[in-house]
Amino acid sequence: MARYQVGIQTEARIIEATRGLLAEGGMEATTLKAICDRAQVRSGSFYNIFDSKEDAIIRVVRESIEAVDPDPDRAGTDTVDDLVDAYIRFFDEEPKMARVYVIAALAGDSPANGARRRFLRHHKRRVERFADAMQRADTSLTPEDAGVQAELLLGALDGLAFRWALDQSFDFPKHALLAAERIT
Amino acid sequence: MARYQVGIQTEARIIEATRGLLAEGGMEATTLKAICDRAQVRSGSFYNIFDSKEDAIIRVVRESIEAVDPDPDRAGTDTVDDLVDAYIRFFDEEPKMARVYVIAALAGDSPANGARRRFLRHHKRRVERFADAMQRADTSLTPEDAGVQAELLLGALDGLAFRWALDQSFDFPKHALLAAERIT
DNA sequence: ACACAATTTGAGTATACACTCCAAGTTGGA
DNA sequence: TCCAACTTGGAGTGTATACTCAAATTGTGT
Repeated sequence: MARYQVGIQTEARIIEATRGLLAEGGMEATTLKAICDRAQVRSGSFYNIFDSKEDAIIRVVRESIEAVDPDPDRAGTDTVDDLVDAYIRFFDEEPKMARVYVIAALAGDSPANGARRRFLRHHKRRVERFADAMQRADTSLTPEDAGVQAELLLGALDGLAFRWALDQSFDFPKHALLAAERIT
Repeated sequence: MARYQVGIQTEARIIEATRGLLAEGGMEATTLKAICDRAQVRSGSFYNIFDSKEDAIIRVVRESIEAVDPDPDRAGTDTVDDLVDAYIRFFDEEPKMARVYVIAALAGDSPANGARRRFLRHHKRRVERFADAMQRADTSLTPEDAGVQAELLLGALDGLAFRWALDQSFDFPKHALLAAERIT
């Protein structure tokens, strides 16, 4: 039999609660009790839908990582500016998800370790994407140089994003744009 | 009465065990049991010396943050190159401490939250230091521009350091030097 | 060698956590 | 309307954690 509407809504409430807790307090704050309290659900319901707490966290983290992707279809036509804009827009439009994205990569817990590997894999794909765009813009660039330059730019963007996660009064878009200007 | 030698040695063993665990496995791996096992000490001895686990962690983190400082005496004569070199050298010479430095800033646990505030405070001081050095090198630079530029460079360095903490095969010194070349 | 403070021991406490179980309630297709 | 599948409540389980304490042992100045 198909799933009931009420169950689907419960699942959505749990996901939303998990995202909020992760964004606001990181892994530390994201206990089962906190998730259930915020989602107005008892632990039995949680485990009726998810196999483990880690499951719910991974779902949220995966969503946040996918949300940063400017070109999920791999058209391969995006410019460096497009990619940088997408990165900046993500922090502007989805600050909660963006915080999860940063925190997930940083946390030391075992669920987040999975998230960490995921982050690294995603990072490497993104470096390739940036490098490709850089080569398209400047055909005299060697693949090696493009790779290094892409690591530089993404490193700077990640560092500034991390700075923002630490202190949200930091003007991330402004600094990110300046970094992109210098590293291209 | 003064402290006994044996007590001082025990304290040193505990600190060293804590640093190793933090560097290798982050907050997650740094349990009281793990610390005591590695330091060959029973929990009673631990609490004879430290008021709490957090105390020991804070000590280690503080040390690691101070270790990155190129000019503890605030002579104010260091160049941007000096500051960048000190940052890079720290990762080269004290990778274990460097990992603690990065992890401490990132972890979400409550002891590390203290470490996080500490990291941010330290970061702001360092931005000022970089900005001063930049103005000394280029007197036409306005204080605002120097501040922004310092945030850019430190953001890039932190981002690349974070990248290294995630994957230690990453060539941090090379990328850090390139970032410093472009952002000055 | 003595006194006594510093240190160590290790079993014990309290607490928080993720997770289980199943009886009772609800949903929605036939 | 019926009823099987789905969902829920909430007490309960097992485990890991940080931390305590009183008694035993060890180190050090005299």
